[in-house]
Amino acid sequence: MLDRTANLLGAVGLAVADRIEKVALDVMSRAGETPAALVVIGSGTGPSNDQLRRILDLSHPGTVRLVDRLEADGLVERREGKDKRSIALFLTKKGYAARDKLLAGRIAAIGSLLDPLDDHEQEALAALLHKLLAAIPESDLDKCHLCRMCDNGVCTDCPIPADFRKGSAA
Amino acid sequence: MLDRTANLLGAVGLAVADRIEKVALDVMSRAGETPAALVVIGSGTGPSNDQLRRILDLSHPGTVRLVDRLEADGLVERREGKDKRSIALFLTKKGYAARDKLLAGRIAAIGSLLDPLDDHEQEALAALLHKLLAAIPESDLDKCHLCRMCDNGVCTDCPIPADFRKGSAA
DNA sequence: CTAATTATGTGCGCTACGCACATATAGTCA
DNA sequence: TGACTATATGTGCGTAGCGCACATAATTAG
Repeated sequence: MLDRTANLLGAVGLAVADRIEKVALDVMSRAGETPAALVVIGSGTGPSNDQLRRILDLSHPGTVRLVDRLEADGLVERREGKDKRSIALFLTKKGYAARDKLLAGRIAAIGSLLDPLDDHEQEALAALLHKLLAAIPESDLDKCHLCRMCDNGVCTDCPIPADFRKGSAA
Repeated sequence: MLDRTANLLGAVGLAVADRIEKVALDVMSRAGETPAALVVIGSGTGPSNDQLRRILDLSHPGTVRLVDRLEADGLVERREGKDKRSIALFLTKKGYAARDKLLAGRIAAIGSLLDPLDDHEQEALAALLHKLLAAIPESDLDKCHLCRMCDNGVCTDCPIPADFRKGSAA
């Protein structure tokens, strides 16, 4: 019954996504890819608009407006990039605080779903999920997209290359 | 490392939600709760606007406009409800076809994520997910919300009471 | 030194949604 | 019965998030 497993995973995925969205609305009153942008920018070292766009899989104008929103909220600063045409995105203090709250809330919300499982079951689940995740991404960009909401401080063996996280993403 | 498990589940949940959204855009060019509405209406026997609203967890006006969209797309019909004030929502033939395509595409998309796991691992995952899911919902409405995108033809032991699916939801 | 490429930003429209309000029907209580 | 509340749907209007077409500045290629 492989389809049954897929259906169960679909239900859990929906529950997880619902909870993440609620936390984001609570913490920063934003939806869509805006919360993920906060996480991505905070985990890099001054990514450009275009790098952010590719990770989030948004259109270019959509990303510009997204950064506008984060800037208006006082969470992100646009600084000069290496080129005079490009920009470098950095979180403000407020931005880092919001990011911390967002990631902590996300872990707490998802963690509450795991309560019915005992420690042994949670480890078994983690092993299965890790195997599943490791097989998904085909490119470095896919990896960044997949883990755009991940908490680096918690994810000890995430299949994302470290250099990518440092803003060297294409 | 419970937090690590939560983070992995968060990444998988995001991947699942992304894939479901893409399938919905492919099949019916709609996003948000509109695809879920198609599934819910098709699994009930003429639910009202208000019943739909509660299952989807939308505002009342949002649900009215959502049904407007489905009607404009030729997927849903508004018929007379028991009361002269209420309506009963039914799928058209085109609506049922779209629903079938949507659910099949959803199962296929999620199923492809499960490919790296062998049969034994998939069964182990299903058992864990089922235990996790069974503990989530607190009310019948929660159950309906949780499984608003579920494929009844595939979910043999979903924790949703059958009478709820028949439109008797409060 | 022009031409193509790269990177950002704008004008405009659309989808999905919520709030406040309007309207019609059903039930309740004097 | 009549008024008053609750229920159910629909509208006017605004907002968030996003994409397409276009505009502009800087860099690179020839």
